[in-house]
Amino acid sequence: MPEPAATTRPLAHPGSAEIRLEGVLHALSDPVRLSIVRELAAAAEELACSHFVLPVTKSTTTHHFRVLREAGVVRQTYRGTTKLNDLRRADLESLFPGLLDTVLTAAGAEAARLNVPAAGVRP
Amino acid sequence: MPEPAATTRPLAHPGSAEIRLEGVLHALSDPVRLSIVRELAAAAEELACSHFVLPVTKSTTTHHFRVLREAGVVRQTYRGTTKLNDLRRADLESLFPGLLDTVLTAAGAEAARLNVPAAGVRP
DNA sequence: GCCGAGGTACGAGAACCATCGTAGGACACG
DNA sequence: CGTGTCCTACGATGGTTCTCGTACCTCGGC
Repeated sequence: MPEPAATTRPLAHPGSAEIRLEGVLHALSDPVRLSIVRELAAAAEELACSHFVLPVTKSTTTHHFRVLREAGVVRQTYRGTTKLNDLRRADLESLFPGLLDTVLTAAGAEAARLNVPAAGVRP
Repeated sequence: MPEPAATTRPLAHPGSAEIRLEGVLHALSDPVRLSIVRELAAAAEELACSHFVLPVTKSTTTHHFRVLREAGVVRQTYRGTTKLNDLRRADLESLFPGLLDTVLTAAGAEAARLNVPAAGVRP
């Protein structure tokens, strides 16, 4: 085998053809997972699981990352003991053009709407 | 009260400010509900619940329409005994620009991909 | 070879959800 | 007023999901 490459342990990912729209929408409909995806989209590079500060335990974090991976939203690769996460932008874009960007924009708009009502409406 | 208008019984809808992205995505992540929304989008006018042919019983149909209504995706109004359904396009568009159209396009693409593999790949 | 840090597997429990059947309310039409 | 159609309410049930704690594994470095 001439290809140990960067990965050490195997991680099952769905192929592009296996990705289902309902699965993607469901994966994105959880607040924790949506925040993960938003942070991944904002970062220019892959992020380790340990980088994220989430309001759940480590076990639950693993669970959410698996849901995202099995839905085809993120790709995960081992790098030593740490696991790197990356959005599958190209796959999602070719399957559902514009979907990811639109959802990310919507999530940003909602975050701004909920967290920063700011001035002019109520004291 | 000078406004009996077209509605007879009251139906609770979330205001625009109450609509949450996660709720919308969750509402759209069910195949039955997604097919409802697709049909509503294709039709140029409001459709009665009884118009839809779904693989579930009437009770379950009621449930799905309620989920869509409470998520802010559809607006329902009574017209005699029948209930008319309409997409809340304007509200969704102003909250999450492009989201509905993108999801509908993606749903159409996926339907074409899954139902019509057609020629060239496998007999 | 051993330890620590990052992650996982395995239960396990609570909550939620989709589904159904049956009973019942609201309206139109006679 | 009675009857039928459309839809709803109310359980009830089985499945999925979110959450956790604990024990375990894998890798890198000492």
